[in-house]
Amino acid sequence: MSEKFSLDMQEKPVTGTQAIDRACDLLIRVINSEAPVTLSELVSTTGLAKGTTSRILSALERSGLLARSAFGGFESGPVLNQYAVRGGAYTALIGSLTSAMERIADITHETVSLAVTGHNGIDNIAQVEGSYLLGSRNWVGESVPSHCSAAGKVLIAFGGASAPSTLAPRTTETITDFATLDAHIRNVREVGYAVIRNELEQGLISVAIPVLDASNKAIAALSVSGPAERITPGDELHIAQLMRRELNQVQGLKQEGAA
Amino acid sequence: MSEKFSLDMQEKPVTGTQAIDRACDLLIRVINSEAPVTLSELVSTTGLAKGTTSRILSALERSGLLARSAFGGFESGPVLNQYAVRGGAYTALIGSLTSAMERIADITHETVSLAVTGHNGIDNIAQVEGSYLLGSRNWVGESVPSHCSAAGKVLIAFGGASAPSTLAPRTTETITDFATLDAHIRNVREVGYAVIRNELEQGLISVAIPVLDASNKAIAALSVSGPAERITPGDELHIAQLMRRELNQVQGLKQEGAA
DNA sequence: AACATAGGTTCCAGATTGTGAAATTTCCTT
DNA sequence: AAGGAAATTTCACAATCTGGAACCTATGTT
Repeated sequence: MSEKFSLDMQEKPVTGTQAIDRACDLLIRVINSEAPVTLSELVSTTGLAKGTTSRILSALERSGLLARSAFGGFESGPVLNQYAVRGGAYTALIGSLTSAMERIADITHETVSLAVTGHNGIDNIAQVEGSYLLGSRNWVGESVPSHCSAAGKVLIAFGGASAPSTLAPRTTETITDFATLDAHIRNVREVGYAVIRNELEQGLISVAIPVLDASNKAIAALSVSGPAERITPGDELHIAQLMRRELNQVQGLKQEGAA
Repeated sequence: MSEKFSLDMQEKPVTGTQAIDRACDLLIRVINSEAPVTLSELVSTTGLAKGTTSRILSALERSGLLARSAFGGFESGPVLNQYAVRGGAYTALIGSLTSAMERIADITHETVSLAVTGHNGIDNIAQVEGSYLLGSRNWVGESVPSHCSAAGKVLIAFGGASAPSTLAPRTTETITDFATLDAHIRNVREVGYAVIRNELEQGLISVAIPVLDASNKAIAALSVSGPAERITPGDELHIAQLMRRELNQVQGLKQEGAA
């Protein structure tokens, strides 16, 4: 569950923030839940005392981070909703890349995705559908592990993410040892793009390139995904080059990354 | 039964959440700030001890709610950004009303807004521009007081908001005593729509109707705004009726309000 | 109508937990 | 290299949070 590095598994103490840690946990549980969550549900899933949970939730409600839904239960509050309406921190990035993504989708007919390093893996933050029916599922808002996604690999290779502490297999072809992954990453750094073939899901191919900031650190990853039947090994380089070409035409990217 | 906006200014005790209140305050300061905020800035604006502030911010960072920007300073973290990308809680509401708002803007040529009750006043969450040049400013993400906005008045009248504790004047025509406001609100409840003329800003006219849920409680307010030269007192009723007509054609609203 | 149940809030004594001044470390500037 | 600003960690102390139980207050049941 941790996103720490692989080797130094030393237990950090982390003391002096019990109440805040609990509050954050509750807050995140509520905002990541589809439907409003009741106090009792939170009590049973977290194992906290009823009184404690009620007190913390009331504090979060008082601050406007959470709110009580009309039908009972807690949901995200006005402060967070207002933040979301304003667009969050990724707006500028998504805005500047959308047209490039659309052109790439137009040419390849495949789904184009934009991903960044998240709290627990790689987060997909934008997506443009290709014209094929097969393969077009919207995964904006979902996370994938960094070691078995093309976006994750480029983000690792270009300093934008670190490998998970355990390399959990998703398929029989998922890389599960650090030596192999390390070699892969080294190669990605050399060629400038990453590919996964069946490593995340059987039949899913994805090619990704990094979106770099002024200091050549990856701030995001652009990727094209589709089924193995359509994206052959011979296509990979062409797709990477196409993405690179389109990305180079985006103005003001370097500045935005730095800002 | 008219709600009491009276002076029950009971000082609440609110005890047992000092650390959480401080954490919420810091979190909100960071996410409502344009640029990343440094520890020292937060120390001086909040008056908290340096060590305490550092510890709390680290906890918020650990949970993924905040993150450290590459250039130092804190900004919103992956958990919140992912939440924002997913669209927040108002997505369904905005999505179901956008086409109606566009039709209203088409007919009136004026700016159409959607607002909900926020943590500190009335929050504008969506806006469709009219065709006139004058009057089209985007105020999505901003808040206005409930007693001097048309949206605020309908939300108060239909149980979706309460009047502020103090009626701060914005112009010479702002309602500043509770008796007058109460009479106004009563009238709004009767006729079903609210109007402000110069009460928020000189020359600004706004007409609003409530968006009701299954139990006839206002969950949002739809409004048309423009300059006094174009929206005459005689237009108000027509605009309200137009909005009501368009709103009635929106499918599935009642359910969404309840959900 | 009276009762029963579930879900939520408040109370309170007690010690775990958070506090903040100062020391330490980190990192940038001169 | 040295100096300095900014951030983190340390530590003794007591203020703060905790959690069980009592107390509400709706909703459903006999």
